[in-house]
Amino acid sequence: MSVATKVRERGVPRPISKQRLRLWLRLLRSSRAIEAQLRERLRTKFSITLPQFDVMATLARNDEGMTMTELSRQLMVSNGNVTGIIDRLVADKMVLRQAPASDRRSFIVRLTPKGASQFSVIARAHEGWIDEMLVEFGAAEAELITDQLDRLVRCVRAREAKP
Amino acid sequence: MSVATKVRERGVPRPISKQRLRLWLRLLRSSRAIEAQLRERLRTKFSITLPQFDVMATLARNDEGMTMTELSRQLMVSNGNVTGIIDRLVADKMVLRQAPASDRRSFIVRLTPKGASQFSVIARAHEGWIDEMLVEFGAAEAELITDQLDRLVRCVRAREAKP
DNA sequence: TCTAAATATTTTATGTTTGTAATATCTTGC
DNA sequence: GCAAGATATTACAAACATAAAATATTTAGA
Repeated sequence: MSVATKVRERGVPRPISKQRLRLWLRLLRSSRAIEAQLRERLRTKFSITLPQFDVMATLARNDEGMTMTELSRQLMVSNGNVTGIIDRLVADKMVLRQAPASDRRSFIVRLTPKGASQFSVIARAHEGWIDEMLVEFGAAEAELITDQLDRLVRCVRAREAKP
Repeated sequence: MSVATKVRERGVPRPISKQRLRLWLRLLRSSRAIEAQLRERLRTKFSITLPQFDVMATLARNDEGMTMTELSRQLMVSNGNVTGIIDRLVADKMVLRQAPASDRRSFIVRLTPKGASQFSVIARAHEGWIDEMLVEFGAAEAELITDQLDRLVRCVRAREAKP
């Protein structure tokens, strides 16, 4: 199914799998480098954690609110997990839980006005930090890499849960 | 300091920072997609966590062992954290702690023979999984992206802890 | 030299996030 | 009404970050 094993002469370990491994390690290192800085700045400047910011960003894109399950799916995070993050955001009065009349099993979670205005401030700062961190990358180049990573995600997802 | 704000006519929000933001979000999504699969497979096939595998990989590259501080620096993980991971690996008899005669403050951590042989098995499977996940990417393309990410990491690191 | 301060290494403590599994509650199909 | 499925929470273990504490080493100064 794969044309991968082509260069393979005289006992040389095939370089393609090593090259792909290097790509993965670099991918990991890149996202960790950025993540570490974001985490640090969110903590010191806004006293918020990265997952809490992720939740607020997702809720900001869904103005009418979402259920916990929708939230956990969009965040790619287990449902049993979102509960705790929401708990803390509720304690901080950034989000609120609403019980919909239709389905009493679920909750609708949404940003409070305070949460929405706070988020827009943080989001602006966040965009600025990224802009600064990636300042060497122009629009065309950033778009090129974005497209390659898009393809990578599709390639990986297509092979998940298969075997 | 930045040439970033160039396209900026008629109140249009500048697209470059948005494009960089997209790049970052895609980077995050890519690494999480791969990470989730690795985590799942390591757990089901080898009953080991991803951080434990990371530690073993680092120790395998340093055959004579390392101190906890060296380990936490190479892993980009806080030192107070490595303790717990090592504790579990020691309990599983995969690594051992040695007290060096030279510096009685520190410990040398290294793989046991069992740990080393177990790691080589897992590492082979790991490389195979990555090879399969990234099968659409050829050597030249993988190398290109690797180089771009290398540059990205350097760009990000150069701006850390500065302001 | 000898004591005290500064430094280095690691662990412990606390809080947050994460995943999996088990549980409680509610809805829906029959 | 009851079984099957959906939804959210709770429980537990691992990982992670930060801060503080414990221990060992080095250095400065009298």
